[in-house]
Amino acid sequence: MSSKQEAIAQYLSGVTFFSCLDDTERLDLAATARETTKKAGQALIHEGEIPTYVYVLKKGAVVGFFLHPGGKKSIVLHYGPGKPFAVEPALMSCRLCGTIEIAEDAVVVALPVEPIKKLMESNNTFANQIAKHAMTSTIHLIDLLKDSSFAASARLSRYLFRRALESSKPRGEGLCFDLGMKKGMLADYLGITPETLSRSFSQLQNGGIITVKGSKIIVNSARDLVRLSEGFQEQDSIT
Amino acid sequence: MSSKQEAIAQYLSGVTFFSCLDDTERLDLAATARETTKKAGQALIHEGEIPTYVYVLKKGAVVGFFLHPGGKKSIVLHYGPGKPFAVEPALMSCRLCGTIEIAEDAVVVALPVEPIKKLMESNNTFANQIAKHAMTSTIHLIDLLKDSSFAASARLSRYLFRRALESSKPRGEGLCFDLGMKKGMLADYLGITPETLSRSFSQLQNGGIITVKGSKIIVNSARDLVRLSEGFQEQDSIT
DNA sequence: CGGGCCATTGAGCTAGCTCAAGCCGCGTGG
DNA sequence: CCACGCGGCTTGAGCTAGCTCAATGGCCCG
Repeated sequence: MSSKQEAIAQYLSGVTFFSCLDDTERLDLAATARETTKKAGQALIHEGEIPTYVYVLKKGAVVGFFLHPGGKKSIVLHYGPGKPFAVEPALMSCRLCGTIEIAEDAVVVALPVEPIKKLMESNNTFANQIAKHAMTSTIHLIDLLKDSSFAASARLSRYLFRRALESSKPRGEGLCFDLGMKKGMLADYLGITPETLSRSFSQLQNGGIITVKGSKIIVNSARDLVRLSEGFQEQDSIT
Repeated sequence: MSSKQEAIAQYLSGVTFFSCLDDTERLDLAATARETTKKAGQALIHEGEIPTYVYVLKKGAVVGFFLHPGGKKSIVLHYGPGKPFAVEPALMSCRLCGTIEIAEDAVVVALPVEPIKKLMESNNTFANQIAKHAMTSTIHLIDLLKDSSFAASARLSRYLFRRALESSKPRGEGLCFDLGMKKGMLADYLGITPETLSRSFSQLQNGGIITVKGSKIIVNSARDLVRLSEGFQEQDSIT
């Protein structure tokens, strides 16, 4: 039994997805796993491939995107460490309809499909875990679909509101938090261009709803932010 | 034991989702079920509610949509008979982020969540079935997300191409099939306006790629249809 | 002090939306 | 048999959000 195998098993025990396996199952699974390091920009799975592994990151980040003719990417999925990905297409033997690429230098653990399928059949708790994972993805995707049906400024408002809820500190009258990424990144994440993002920010700031200082955001009126994030226009202050 | 209960159990046995239950389990589940008829236009679950039932249609159709201020609906999901819906939010006790509404007069079977959760824990095959269902939804949603990132005419081409593959008959040089719905419906389904749909049809017809005769479509050049459905513009015949 | 890298700002352009007419086919009543 | 009306498609004419392209303005770091 290699120490590498044990290290992987050890890591897997900390990942919710695999937490319900017992030690033996986890060690067996780890024995079939492969750990690799990948550089940012490398493609992990190409469009149209059927993934033969389920992946988890130990470190780094990956994105899933669709490539349009002309080279434009629309990024739809972001995964950080501890979040398994490619689960559904791998288990369902289904072609990937986009590409998965390393976004930041990453340590990738690849787990072959077959042992996982067997575990699903033999371990009911694990099967339930997988079901839960897939259902969470579904809900997340519907959210995403909803988000993308909103206008750019509403999408930004939604994002800011969520962030304000989860990670802000009171600051004077308002709530203050740090974007934690470059605005260009955020634009990507929201699926809009940096220019549009910048304009949306100015709009919110001119309306007095937020104050932008570099990457620090102060939310002055969470109330208005919610209104906007529901897709109402600012001047809809009638009734 | 009522005959109604047996009728529902009988029906459920024909639904893939429940096919792996044994007769006793199915009867028990049917005992808790409620069958109702609903008129088109009625809302079944409102935005923000946590569904307490998993639903299957015996008849009719439902749609899931997001409501935007101004009353515009964007329809994202369509379910016909035999397809369970509201599964994920119900089992995960999660607020619905859109509204589910009856699209055509329907007979709805509602199954309370608790017994289903219990079955997932006691019946491993069923747990796997749920996982499979959820993973299929995930894959479907990603497809949808991809579709919606394409331009209107590409989206139409994708749709026509799929339909041509699955339900067409050779006809002269090309493949012929019937839309099977009004063009207004199709526009809704594709998430575009009837006007844009009409213009896209004319475009394809002028390009000689398809011939439209009422609701009959003849695909003259499947090759070009694929090219377009990948998002390439027609005049991209350079290279 | 100069050189990058973001971010912002301005100026077009385009796809798809809305609004408003026409048009076609079909059922209904005279 | 024809006139009428109605629903659904098509067509035309603007309008708008968000894109691209290009120029400018900080800001940080050597």
